[in-house]
Amino acid sequence: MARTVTRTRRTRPSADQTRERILAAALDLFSDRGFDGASTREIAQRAEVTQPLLNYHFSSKDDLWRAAVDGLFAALTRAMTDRTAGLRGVDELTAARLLVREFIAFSAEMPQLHRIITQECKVDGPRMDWLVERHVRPMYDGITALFSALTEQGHLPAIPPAHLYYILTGAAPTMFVLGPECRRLSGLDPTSDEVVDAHADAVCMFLFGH
Amino acid sequence: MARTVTRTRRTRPSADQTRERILAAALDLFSDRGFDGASTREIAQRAEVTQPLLNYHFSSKDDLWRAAVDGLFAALTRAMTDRTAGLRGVDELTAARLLVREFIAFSAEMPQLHRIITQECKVDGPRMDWLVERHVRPMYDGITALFSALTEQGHLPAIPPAHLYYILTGAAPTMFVLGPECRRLSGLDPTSDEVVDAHADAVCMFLFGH
DNA sequence: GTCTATAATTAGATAGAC
DNA sequence: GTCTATCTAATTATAGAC
Repeated sequence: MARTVTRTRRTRPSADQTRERILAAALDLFSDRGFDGASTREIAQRAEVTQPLLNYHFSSKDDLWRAAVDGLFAALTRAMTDRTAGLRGVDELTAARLLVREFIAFSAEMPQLHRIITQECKVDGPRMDWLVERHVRPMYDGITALFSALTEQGHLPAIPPAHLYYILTGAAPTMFVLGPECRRLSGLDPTSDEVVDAHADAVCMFLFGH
Repeated sequence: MARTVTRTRRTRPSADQTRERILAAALDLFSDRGFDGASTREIAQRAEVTQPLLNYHFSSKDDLWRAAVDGLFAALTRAMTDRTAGLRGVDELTAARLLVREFIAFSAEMPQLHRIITQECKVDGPRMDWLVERHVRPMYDGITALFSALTEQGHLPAIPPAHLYYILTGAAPTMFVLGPECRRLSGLDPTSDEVVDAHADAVCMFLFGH
């Protein structure tokens, strides 16, 4: 039997679509302009709704920000676990290389990730607390555990994991985070597949020596 | 004969000091909150003057931003050329290692540099044009020229200069730019000399292999 | 659910006294 | 030079019609 929706839904069908449009617009503008710089009017305009509707679906600008960030990290987690799923039985070094490449591809497609973290680090307020404890720390713990294993196996130089973490999270996304600058300086298009692949090659060469 | 100021000065002595206080406050707040997020009222408050005085010394918020950024890059240029001055006759590899260490030390002391570039990249407007052409391109040209020479000599892996540039400008300052996050995640103090030195060691290890 | 209208706050800039 | 007072515009959030 096909699954039927028996529970009476409390929201109209149009609302889900509207929420998604608002969330997508919010992510773009929060990451481009920061929390304060992004106005709810402009988010509403990009989502093609009126501004008070944001307060209907998300009770405040702050709640909207949190919902948009949750969606961003959900996409990152999905990309990384999808990649990991195909890696049963593969040695840790190969797995690490593929995860680094996946992280770079994600950073190129969604530079919003690094941009929002950078933005909130500067403000260093309650949104930062929430962001670190809810989303960043699990990522940090997983990456440093993998790096420690690789260092023990001699595949990475003996560098404290925290430094390794910030070398990776700096070297991987900066070309895309500073995309407009990169375009002006080098003439390269940091959104093109060739440049993303070349950057993944470069970072792997840098990290693993080949 | 000691140099005497014979030219009649058009400004009162107090004004220079006031301008400097305003510039320092502006740099801090622009880099922490971005151009839009920083209010001239708050800059004035931190500089211990009233808000209309900013419009007296700098004709607009935009001009104040430019003056603050000029000061920041002047400090960077001074740090790097002071370092270079003592390097006559030293081979290019040693010079590059010392310059990388100097850049990391500067990034740790003045994370405002990378923060302001990141902020303006997101907005990608006329301030970005000004910033790239006036300040960033000379830096980029110098660094990529040095890297190309080192790659030809076999001291660096064969990575295109643009990618090397963004690996360096990502790996070097990110730990300090995301300082508040780093503190929470690792317990390290990214402003301490030990951590800055350890990070310079780590980056040089990856870049030069030792 | 989605709208129009608006309240309450805050922003950057200017006028003018001293 | 530096201040107080104020203008105009833009912000987030709320009230209430449909």
